[in-house]
Amino acid sequence: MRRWSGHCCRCLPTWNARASRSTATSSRGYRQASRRASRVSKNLGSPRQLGELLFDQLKLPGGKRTKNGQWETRAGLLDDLAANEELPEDARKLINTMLEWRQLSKLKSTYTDALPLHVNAQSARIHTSYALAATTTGRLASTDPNLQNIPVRTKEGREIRTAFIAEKGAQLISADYSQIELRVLAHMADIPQLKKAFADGLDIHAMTASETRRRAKAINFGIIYGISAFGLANQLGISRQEAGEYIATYFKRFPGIRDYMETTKKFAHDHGYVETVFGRRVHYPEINTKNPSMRGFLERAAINAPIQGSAADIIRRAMVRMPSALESAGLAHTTMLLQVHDELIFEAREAEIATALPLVQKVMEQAPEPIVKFSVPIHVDAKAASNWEAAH
DNA sequence: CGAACGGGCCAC
DNA sequence: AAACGTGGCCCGTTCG
Repeated sequence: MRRWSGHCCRCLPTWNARASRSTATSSRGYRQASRRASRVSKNLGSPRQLGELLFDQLKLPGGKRTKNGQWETRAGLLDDLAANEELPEDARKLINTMLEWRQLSKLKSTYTDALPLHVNAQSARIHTSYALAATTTGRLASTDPNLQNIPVRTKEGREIRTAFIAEKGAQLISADYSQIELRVLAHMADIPQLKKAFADGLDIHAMTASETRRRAKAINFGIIYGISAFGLANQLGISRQEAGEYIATYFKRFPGIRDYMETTKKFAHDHGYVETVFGRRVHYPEINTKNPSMRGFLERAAINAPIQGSAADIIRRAMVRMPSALESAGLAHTTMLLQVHDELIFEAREAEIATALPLVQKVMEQAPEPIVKFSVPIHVDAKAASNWEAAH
């Protein structure tokens, strides 16, 4: 039984039809037009055909194959290709056009076209379903539609967020845990330098910075995910050796993290499970497999699970307490709408916003108590605005 | 025709 | 051998 049967989440704000109306050409139309205009007859929307054009016909350098023998055409790879000044201008231009087309067609097909089809006729809102026991770590999963992956990274993507609006006379509140997984790590692994940094309100990403903020962030996340020099090198486009030096520097700066990861790994091998900070178990019965790649994969998952799982426990505790907390505070017109892993979204009548903001912040920040007293501060940022993009 | 799968990519 | 964790959805392709 994967799905929590019966109910969807509470209502989502109304979909803003104005913002969601698309004026773009249909993808089919675009492809037909580009096929006519091209000397080679290809559907470049198909990764296979794009790969064949770039690497079989045009013989561009740097081609890699996927495990099934297809040419890889990931954005990261195409980025590198287009950056190569040795390549013919028209090839680079084609690649950049394809990257742009990929980005826009992704947004159109997955969000702009699809989301309006989910608007409920009665409520005039989009309702998602949350699966409560679908992930190994204890996170929720959102489906039909997934409202936990609404774009935010790019300017064009954020346009989609602006379409999630509050009722007239109300606003949306977005309240999100600040760097919750790094704080969980600092607490669970008991890293003095990391705990002090959070206690002092320092910017961890800036602190990690051996070079740029982008690299610092990648390392911080990499640590949580069970990093390897290879993976970090891949992501940052640096040499394996350089990546290895970053990791070594990180481990030196925060002594105890490497030990913690090794201890967690050993615990997983000895017991076949790991635990969140609240004692909830995440089982890895196959972790002692002799298959090296599977073993490595399970080890990284087992290192990540207590961190990701503890953060999932914390926000669940906040969610369980939230309705009664709102009611006790007399906030009858403030409603919890959505959960996005480290963020809760509410709709609140304007008259209630000033009270709701500090209340939801408090419930979220105190969620570990009284079971666990965190040795680092848990911090929540909360903000109200008329649409999701502005509130975030 | 639908199911299953791979590739790709959106989020945290 | 793979190489950074957790998910879900879309498209193209293949298969029955």
